[in-house]
Amino acid sequence: MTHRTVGHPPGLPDHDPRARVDAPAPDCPVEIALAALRGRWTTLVVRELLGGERGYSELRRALPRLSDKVLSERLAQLAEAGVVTRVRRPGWPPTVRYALTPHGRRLGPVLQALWDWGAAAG
Amino acid sequence: MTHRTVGHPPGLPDHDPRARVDAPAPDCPVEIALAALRGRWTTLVVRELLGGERGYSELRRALPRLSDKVLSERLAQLAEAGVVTRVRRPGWPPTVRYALTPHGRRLGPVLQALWDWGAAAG
DNA sequence: CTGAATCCCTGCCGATACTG
DNA sequence: CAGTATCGGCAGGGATTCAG
Repeated sequence: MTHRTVGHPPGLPDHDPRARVDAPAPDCPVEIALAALRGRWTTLVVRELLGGERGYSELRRALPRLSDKVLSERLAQLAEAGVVTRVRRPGWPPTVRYALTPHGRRLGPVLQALWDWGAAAG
Repeated sequence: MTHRTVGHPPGLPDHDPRARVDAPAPDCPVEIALAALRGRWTTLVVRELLGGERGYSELRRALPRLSDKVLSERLAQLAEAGVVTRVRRPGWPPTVRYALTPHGRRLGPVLQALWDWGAAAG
C-alpha cells in the first residue's frame, strides 16, 4: 500500500504520487519492501546471507526444516526482488553461490528497525 | 524468525536468546513486527491512524474498497498487537474512536525504513 | 549437487447478509 | 453506527518425487 508517515519528522514529500492512495498498490515502496520479505522463512534466508555468501546446501544445513521447494521459491523471489544474486560455478559437481546484492545488504537496517520495534515492550 | 544482523554496525548483542534459531519462531522480534503488519490493508490502516484518531466510518470512507469484515479483522489484529486502542463513547448513536498507542506511533520509523528501501532503485 | 514438478491441505480475503 | 456470520475462491506452504 502507499504511505505517508504523516506527522513524523522528517517525513517524505507529499508530492510522491505513490502516496495518498486508498487501496493496496503494488508500486508503493512499502508494498515493495513487504513483498520482498513476504512469506515464511524469507527473513531467515536473508539473515543467513547477511553473514556472507552461501551455497544451496549450506543454506539447507543452516535451516534444516526448510524444504527444497520453499528454499527454491524464496531464492527465486529474492532474486526477482533484486536482493540476491545467483552465480553458477562451472565444473563438477555443479555448485551455486548465493550472495546479497548491495540493495539486499541495505535490508540490514530494515530488519534492524523491525527487530527494534518487535523487541520493545508492547 | 529470529535474526542477527550480522556484520551491520552497531548490531544487536548476540546473547539475545531470540537470535540464532534455525526456524521461524513467533517470539522473534522480527516475526512479531511482521505479524503486526501482516495482511492486506494493514499498513494503510496504520498510515491513516498516523494522521490522528479516527472513527470506524472515517476509516471506511478513507479506504472505500476495504470491506467491513477485513477492517474489523485488522483493527482487532492491531489492537491485539498493542498498536491501536479502541474507545467506545457512550450515547447515541454509538461511536468508537481508534487511535495509535505510543507503541503504535513508533511504527512510523519502521514504515519509513520500509518506504526508503522500497523506493531505492533495485 | 541443485533444483523443478506435483499433490494436497490450510488459511486468507472478498462478497453478501444480518445484528445490537 | 459499528460491527459479526457465513460461504467460496485462491494462493501459500509442506512432503514427496523427478530431473539436469
